[in-house]
Amino acid sequence: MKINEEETPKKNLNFIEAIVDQDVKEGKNDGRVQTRFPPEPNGYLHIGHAKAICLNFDIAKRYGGICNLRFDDTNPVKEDVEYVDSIMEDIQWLGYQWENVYYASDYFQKLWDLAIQFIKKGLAYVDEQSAETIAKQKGTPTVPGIESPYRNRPVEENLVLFQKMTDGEIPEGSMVLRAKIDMASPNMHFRDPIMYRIITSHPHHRTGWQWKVYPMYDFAHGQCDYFEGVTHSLCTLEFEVHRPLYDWFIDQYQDSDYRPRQIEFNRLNLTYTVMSKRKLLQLVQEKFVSGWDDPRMPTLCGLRRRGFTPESIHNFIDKIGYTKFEALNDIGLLEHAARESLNKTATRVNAVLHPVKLIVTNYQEGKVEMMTTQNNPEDPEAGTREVAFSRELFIERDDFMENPPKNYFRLTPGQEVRLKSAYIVKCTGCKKDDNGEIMEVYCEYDPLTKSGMPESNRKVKGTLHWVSVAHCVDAEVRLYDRLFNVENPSADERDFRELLNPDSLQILTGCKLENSLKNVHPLEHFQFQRIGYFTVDLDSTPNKLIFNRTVSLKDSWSKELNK
RNA sequence: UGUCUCAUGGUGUAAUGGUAGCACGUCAGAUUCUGGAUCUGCCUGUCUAGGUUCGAAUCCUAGUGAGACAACCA
Repeated sequence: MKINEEETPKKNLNFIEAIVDQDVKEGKNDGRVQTRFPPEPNGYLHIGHAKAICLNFDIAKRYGGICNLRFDDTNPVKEDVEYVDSIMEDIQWLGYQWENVYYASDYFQKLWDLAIQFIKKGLAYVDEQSAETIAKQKGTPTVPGIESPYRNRPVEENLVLFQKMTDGEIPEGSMVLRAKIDMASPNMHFRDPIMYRIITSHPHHRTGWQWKVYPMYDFAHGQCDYFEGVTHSLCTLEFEVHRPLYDWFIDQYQDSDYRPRQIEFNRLNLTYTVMSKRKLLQLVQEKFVSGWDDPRMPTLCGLRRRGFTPESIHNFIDKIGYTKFEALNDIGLLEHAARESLNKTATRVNAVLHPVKLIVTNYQEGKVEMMTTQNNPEDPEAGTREVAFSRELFIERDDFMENPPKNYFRLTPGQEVRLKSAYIVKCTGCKKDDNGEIMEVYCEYDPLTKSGMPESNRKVKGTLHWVSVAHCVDAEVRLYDRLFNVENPSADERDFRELLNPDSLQILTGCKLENSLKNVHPLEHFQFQRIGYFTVDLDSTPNKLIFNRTVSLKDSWSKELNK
């Protein structure tokens, strides 16, 4: 077995990698490493799933093993092909390719045969009590359960009844197959867990109406791992209590030493958002967001539409790590990872979100100069482009103040600023309407200070972005903020819908963008200079440009203002 | 009055009995044709009490606190 160490030469192993490392060194499973990502196709993948995806695929890669995709599709009531497709798309977007696609439904016959074997061995019985009765008899974590009156039914009778369940002769909900283990077990999962239930009302997205009985997750999941030869079964902390049950099921019939080794790690929690599929579904269904891919959602399709790169997701997940401590991760770290990724790659462009006219009064009317500007100062290879400069420009409204606070480096009467890639200008005044609203700002340029000329090295404190009135294009810009107002919505007693941030989406129209942005494609990334990182929305067209703010640039001026 | 798991700066995570480190964040400074980026420096931590040991974040015991488990969900 060759260990692929090149990528992470000195990195400390996380506790899971350390276990796998040890197993490989000891020659367990002949040094073979096989993992899997096992989603249920009942919702869209979110950033928490990405954490599991990266772990499973990266570990397989590191040890020259394989990682499969397996859909745990044992509940036809909730599942749909729509989700199968989106799950595959999102995994590939992250840059991973599975070795095989499997479905728990591939094993329905095998699992059913096993169930028969369990019945014959006296390890399973058909219970015909109601769900409520069964739940009551379970007891509580501190009070032992009581046994079902059907628990000691003869094997023959169980066989006949289970066959009838299978043949669709028994109404949904009226009988289940239960494992006969221990109603007094301190582990609730051992109190005669249900192995099979009847579902006749819904077709399965793959097997149609073929099956009338479906295995429960606990009976299916661990054994699917076992059937497939999974060596390391990585899952989140809440399945810790299930592990002994998975082992018990396999113990009842296995004859080799091989057993998937389950290792649990902490799930990903993010501040100011929710991660539960149920709540995310509610946000979509109740129209609090525009859909699963709303840029405010922590779903992978939402993050993608917001403008996060796969690299930013990987960087973030590397930073948070894998432990057994249930942590709450600062969403600021995800934003940092996005800036880190986009800073290296995003083309710098000029976009004025809240425009106000700036007239260069001593600049010749009708004259147009093409100014050369860098596409990305972080990446010389990105080259340069030309932007048009003229007498009438748009600048940001808050880049001019008549009576500025201390340390204001922008336009104010008498003060000089640099217009990025163009001239140094001196503010001479402004025109206001009857309400005192600024209509136009005036300045004079110094012809000797054009970018690249010797005089241009003169020190001025502020540099402003701008677009030429005659050479710009209108766009809609959507500014996104955190979805929730409280740091940890899941820990709040109030209904999570009351905690939503009403200002999580702000739509700006009439924004002025430099002409080079006329022909952009959805999901292209840009940095609007001095503002933030933006991506072209999926609904953007050449006739109606729409940009989404991924994340703002760090802003030390707003900090200064808050002092 | 159960079983299982966890506890290191504000947050997340390393240190595998031998100098408590890293990242984010904060604050300060340098630099800058983005108040961005970059660079430098500062800040803040081993839950408590015993024990083992030359030496404990690490091992043991007991507390304290937190989480998971009682769906015909996964």
